[in-house]
Amino acid sequence: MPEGPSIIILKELTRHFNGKKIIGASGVAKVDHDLLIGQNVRLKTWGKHFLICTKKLNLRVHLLLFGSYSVDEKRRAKPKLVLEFSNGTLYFYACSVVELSESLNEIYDWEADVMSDKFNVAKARKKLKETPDTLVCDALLDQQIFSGVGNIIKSEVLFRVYLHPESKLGKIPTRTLTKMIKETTVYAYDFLKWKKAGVLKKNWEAYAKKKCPRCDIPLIKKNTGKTRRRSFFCNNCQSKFV
DNA sequence: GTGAATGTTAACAG
DNA sequence: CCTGTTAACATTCA
Repeated sequence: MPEGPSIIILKELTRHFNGKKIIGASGVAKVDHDLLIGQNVRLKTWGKHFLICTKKLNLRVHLLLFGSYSVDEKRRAKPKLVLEFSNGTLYFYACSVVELSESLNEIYDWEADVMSDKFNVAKARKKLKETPDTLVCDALLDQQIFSGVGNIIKSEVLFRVYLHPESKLGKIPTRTLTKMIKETTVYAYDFLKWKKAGVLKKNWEAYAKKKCPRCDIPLIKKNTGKTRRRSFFCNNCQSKFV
């Protein structure tokens, strides 16, 4: 469920709680419910992070791999966090909920969020240039560089720009790197559009696919890089820079 | 029933 | 101290 675009959908679905007062807070996550009650919230996102901001306390909800949420619909499972407002209730399940002690600007580089219009291409390129030995498959999953990118976006972007996941950053031509960075935000918004329309899977070209749609030969499925996360790629049309 | 998956972090070993 | 490995968490689907 949760790559950056899915968190944008969450933010949009909870838009009507923005500025509203928390009238009830509960759940099994270790957070100070008393500090939350009575506070007005502002809901923000940074990549895969969903941020519940109040004057007294900021919460970070991360859905990890299996997390889920619901609005106004109580489920059987024990919620990690429940926030009640006068106009509805927000539930989070099986996720990580953390109280942030630092101010948001100390923790988050807003220009790294691929779902933000503040995303800074030149800054991302500069970060990539700093670690020439890093493989591009690992770099795309680095949340400090591409906040919000997950394993699906990784494989799809690399396929779109004809780049092998095991390419070394330092060996990739700068214009290819720039194209990749730009394509990351383009694909992230395609992901968002397709996810909303319920046609995300249908539009995958590489992720979880058996055959290269361009070359019509079998795609490679391999756990790549330090992250050992699976990548789907075509050995024929995706260039490997080593 | 089994295993793997859109993720991250803490604990531990060397 | 730094790096790499493993485990843990928890849900759904093929």
